[in-house]
Amino acid sequence: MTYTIKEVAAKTKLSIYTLRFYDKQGLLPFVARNSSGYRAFTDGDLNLLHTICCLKETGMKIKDIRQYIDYVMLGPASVVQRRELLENHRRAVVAQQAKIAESLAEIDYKLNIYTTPEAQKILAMEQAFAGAEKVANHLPNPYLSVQSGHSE
Amino acid sequence: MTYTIKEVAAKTKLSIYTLRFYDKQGLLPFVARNSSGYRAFTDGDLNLLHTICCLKETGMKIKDIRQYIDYVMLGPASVVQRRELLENHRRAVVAQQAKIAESLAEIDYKLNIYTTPEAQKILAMEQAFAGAEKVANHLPNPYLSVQSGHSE
DNA sequence: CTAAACCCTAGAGATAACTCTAGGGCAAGC
DNA sequence: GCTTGCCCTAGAGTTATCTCTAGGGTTTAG
Repeated sequence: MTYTIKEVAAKTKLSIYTLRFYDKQGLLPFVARNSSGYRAFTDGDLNLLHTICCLKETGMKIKDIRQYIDYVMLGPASVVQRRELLENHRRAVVAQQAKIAESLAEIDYKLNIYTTPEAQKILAMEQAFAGAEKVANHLPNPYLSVQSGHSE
Repeated sequence: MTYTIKEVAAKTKLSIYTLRFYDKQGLLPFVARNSSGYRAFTDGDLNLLHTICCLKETGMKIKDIRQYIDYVMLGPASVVQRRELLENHRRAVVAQQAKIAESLAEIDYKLNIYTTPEAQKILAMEQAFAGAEKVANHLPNPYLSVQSGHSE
């Protein structure tokens, strides 16, 4: 049993265009062609494609994914290189996760202010402060400093 | 006290080019100019720039960051819109974190195989299986199926 | 045997986010 | 007052990753 490019697109949620693009970039050297020149994906191909998606999902560049696939095509002998490549990538991903978590904590801090009942008051104070800093440095104040109009 | 673009670049690890690009994209409407037309960053500006970096770090598009900054420039009245924007973004980031964690788990699974003493044997079996699948479907076998040469 | 729905390639176009160049003004030290 | 090292803008160029178009072959159902 093999799959057409359309079926693979449906399974992977990559577009047909993207699959062909990946092939052009050398990411799919393992996908064979049938007698009409059509790509015929096997289940084993889908496994490897899934790995490619995991690498892409975690931010690996196509050039580096190609390097990994090249190692795979070299067979079991390349296990050391594959391992080194994935370990390096793993470190990068973990570092990236940490940075994202840090930034998310700051976003949550902002959200916390926005969610508080005194949000308007706090923001007004911050804006007044930022504006005063501009004036103290002989700079135009870019904030409109609209006072909170009361109802209507 | 204000900072030149060079000093800000050093502090934020954004390049001078990127800072000017962000300004061109409307991300820095709050940065004032001195009498010579030079950008003069205040500490308050650095705070906002830091928020911009958090949003970028978590994958927000420049267009959406501009929307957020536009809300900030509108003053305290825009608290509801800011909150909604950040909450939407928060959800996207958390979802993205989950996907990355999932992909990383799969990479770790691969790494685990590569690290085991029987790695070569396992990979050889996988490759033989994938090759057999090709042959069973009347397709050329793209794997070199080089046997593990023994030492030297 | 033909129309519809696939498949293919080559290559142009799109999008996002920078990155750099050209040409020119300002500021501080010798 | 002139060189050096900043600063500015406008706009061209780059990189990465798709996304689509044109032109053409294949397969299948009526």
